[in-house]
Amino acid sequence: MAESSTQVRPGGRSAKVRAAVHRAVAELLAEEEAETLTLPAVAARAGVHPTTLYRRWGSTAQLLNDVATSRFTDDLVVPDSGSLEGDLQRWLADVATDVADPDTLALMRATIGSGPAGGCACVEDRHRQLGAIIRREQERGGAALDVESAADFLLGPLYYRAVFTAEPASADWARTLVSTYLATLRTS
Amino acid sequence: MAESSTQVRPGGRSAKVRAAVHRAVAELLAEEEAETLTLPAVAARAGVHPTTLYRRWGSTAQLLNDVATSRFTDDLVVPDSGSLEGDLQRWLADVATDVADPDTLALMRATIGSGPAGGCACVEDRHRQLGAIIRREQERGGAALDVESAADFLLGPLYYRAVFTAEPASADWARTLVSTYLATLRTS
DNA sequence: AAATTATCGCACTGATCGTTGCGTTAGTGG
DNA sequence: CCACTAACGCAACGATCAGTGCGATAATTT
Repeated sequence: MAESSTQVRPGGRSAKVRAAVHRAVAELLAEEEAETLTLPAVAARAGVHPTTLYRRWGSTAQLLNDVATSRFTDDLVVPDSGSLEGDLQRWLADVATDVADPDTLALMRATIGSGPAGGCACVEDRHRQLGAIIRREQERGGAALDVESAADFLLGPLYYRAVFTAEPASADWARTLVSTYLATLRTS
Repeated sequence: MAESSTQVRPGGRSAKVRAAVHRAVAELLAEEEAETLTLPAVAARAGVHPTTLYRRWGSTAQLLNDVATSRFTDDLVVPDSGSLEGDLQRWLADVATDVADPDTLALMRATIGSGPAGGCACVEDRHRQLGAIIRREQERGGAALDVESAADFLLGPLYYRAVFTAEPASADWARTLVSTYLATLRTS
């Protein structure tokens, strides 16, 4: 058989270290400026030797990307309320309350600055969730919405407010966003 | 008279240094990763001693903020086409072509990561411009739009696409964005 | 249970960052 | 033209970062 050259070993200790490092990143990002997020600082907070971070992640950008992907994947259950509007409203309200958390927002902003230009770990899973909701509506016999267009009009205003402005994006506002978006689709 | 304690001196040399540093930041941000943007690196590219940067700006965050504010203020002329839809379409198309530039986008992303949470130098002037367009429509006798709401539905999808996704936001797409937004207002 | 080896801790080193004191250059006002 | 001083260049210094070799620990397989 063709054996893999490097055999991964995600056993107890590695998982513990990984969890401690992720928690340390979240804590430091919540209380300090993003500038001070260096690998030695994270290591000191996590109670881990700095060498481990240099070996496993290499740079703060890759570490932030890892933290963001594991933080923003499978964090929201896609609801099934029976109707498209209900599904979208519950889901977008959950997204709104999620990004309203200062810690989550700090992680998003840091990931934007460090991540690769184009495509951010913060929104990949959101698009998947939105696609699942739309696909279910299609299976119900409803209209076939475009995922990208829906993301533009639903996630666009929400993330814009969260990232660029200082105003909070409440769950109620997210629900009205869904209503006006669906109304626009009916009239056109 | 009450004299100012520190007398500013924006003469030829300071302006030259400032311009060279700003240009160096733009160049490094366009070709390197945002991680490598340190004050010594900027100083070397600008042909200026690092001490000058430490004294005048202090940190990369403040330098980026300074570059962003001078880059995104008074960069777009607010058009006057006679109608609200024409004004918005021309203005948002200009904004779209602006953020479609990779260098501009890199500066935006770096500023988001380094800037203070809430309120970004990238959008402050955009809101002023949008407010001017809306105010002019009011003086014509037209409807009184809410600036924040208009920013949500116009700048929101545009900036969301630019920052979070890899897809380009074309000027044509920006124009259709304005049309659908105004159509939504008429039906409601 | 023993062997294998991925992973981590430790000590050490070179490189770069951030800061300070001091002399020089060059705008600004008299 | 001359005095004044803001702004810059220079050199030196700690502090911290980034990386490497080696031994110890513990997860995994036989």
